[in-house]
Amino acid sequence: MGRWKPGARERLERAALELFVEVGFAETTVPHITARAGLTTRTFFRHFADKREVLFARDEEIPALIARLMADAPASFGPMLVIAQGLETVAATRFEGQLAYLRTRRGIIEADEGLRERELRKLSVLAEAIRQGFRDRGLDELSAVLAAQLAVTVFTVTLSRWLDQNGERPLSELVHETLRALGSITADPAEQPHLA
Amino acid sequence: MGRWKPGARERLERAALELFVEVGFAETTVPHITARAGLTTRTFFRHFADKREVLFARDEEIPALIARLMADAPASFGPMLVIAQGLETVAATRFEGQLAYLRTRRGIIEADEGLRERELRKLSVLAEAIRQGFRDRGLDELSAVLAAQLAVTVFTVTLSRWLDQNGERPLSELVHETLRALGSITADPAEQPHLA
DNA sequence: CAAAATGACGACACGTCGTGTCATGACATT
DNA sequence: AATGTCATGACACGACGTGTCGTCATTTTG
Repeated sequence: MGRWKPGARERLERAALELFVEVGFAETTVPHITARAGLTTRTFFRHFADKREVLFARDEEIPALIARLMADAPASFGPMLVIAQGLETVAATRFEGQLAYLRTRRGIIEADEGLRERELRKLSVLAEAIRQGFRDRGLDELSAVLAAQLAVTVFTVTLSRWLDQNGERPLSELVHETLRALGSITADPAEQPHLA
Repeated sequence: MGRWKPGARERLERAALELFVEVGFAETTVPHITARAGLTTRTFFRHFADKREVLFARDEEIPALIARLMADAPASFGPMLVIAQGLETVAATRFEGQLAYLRTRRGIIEADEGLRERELRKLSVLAEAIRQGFRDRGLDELSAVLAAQLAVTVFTVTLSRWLDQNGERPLSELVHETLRALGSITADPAEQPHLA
């Protein structure tokens, strides 16, 4: 056999997640993780840029997936339809069946300021990918930025509600519920009321 | 006079901003900042939770300001109108006249991953305050979350465009431009097209 | 007026984070 | 068999952020 046991990265991720649940994220040190995984501290940082990244490494390829999805959507689809359809596809392929993991992960992230920051940064990267997707679909810059932010908002709100309800209601139903509520809000005129 | 020169916090902030511009955020160390301010490292962390916080301390009271603004808005105003009016007020009182500072600050933040993360976290806190404001105005939870995210999106997009154009166009004009674009996007139906 | 409480800061120690650098040994290539 | 590549170990190090205690001026209190 080799000099080292294989699957170093996987062992690191598993050890880290276990410790985050057992003793909390902040209380878990990198040496603690690597000790459990049978590796050294230096090796940890070769696989993950920092301690937080363990919880986000899995989502690395999502922006690329989104880009493909948006490029494949019919050219006749407007922004909201692209969002609705794209979100349902992502939900079906990446969330369904991951309920337990996603709830555990959310619990860890919500309990730590630094993790919340990193999560928001990842969503920002996602938004940038979506923005570029809309640009490629011909939208002007302002509309593309807004549509991308809308997409991320619908995404996070819907996912959050799905987890809240323990996955009891189907994701597609929640997506449309969110989109309907969004429509109601923006249907409200932003100009001064004439009766004022 | 006292044992120490007054205005320790102000001196720290000024020294930090100067150094961020001169040598970059990551390259600036806290001892470097405190040396220029004539203080010790420990004192820095008594005034700012961490190095990044220097760039965000000024915005500390914005969520409270927003809460007041939303409570004072006429009950007849719908969400979009509250957003439009509130954003114009905040813009007029906190951004006008700060163009140079805000552009410098943006440059520093955009150049550093960690600062981007912190900025997003601050916007998240802002969104939470706005969400609560909408709840207090009687909106249901889903609508309040969505409206709050919309408000933050309109806020950041508009401010970004204002800075891009060096403040040449009035903020109120840009606010309405953003809101019009948002309306165009959401007017697009999210349901399957009937002709499909 | 004197004594005690308060509050800002200095000084010091410490653990963790994250990186740079070099050595090592397994595997693949030729 | 020689060589290159790559993952890891081993070690050092600067920076970050915190705990703790002492100091001294200001404020409060009796």
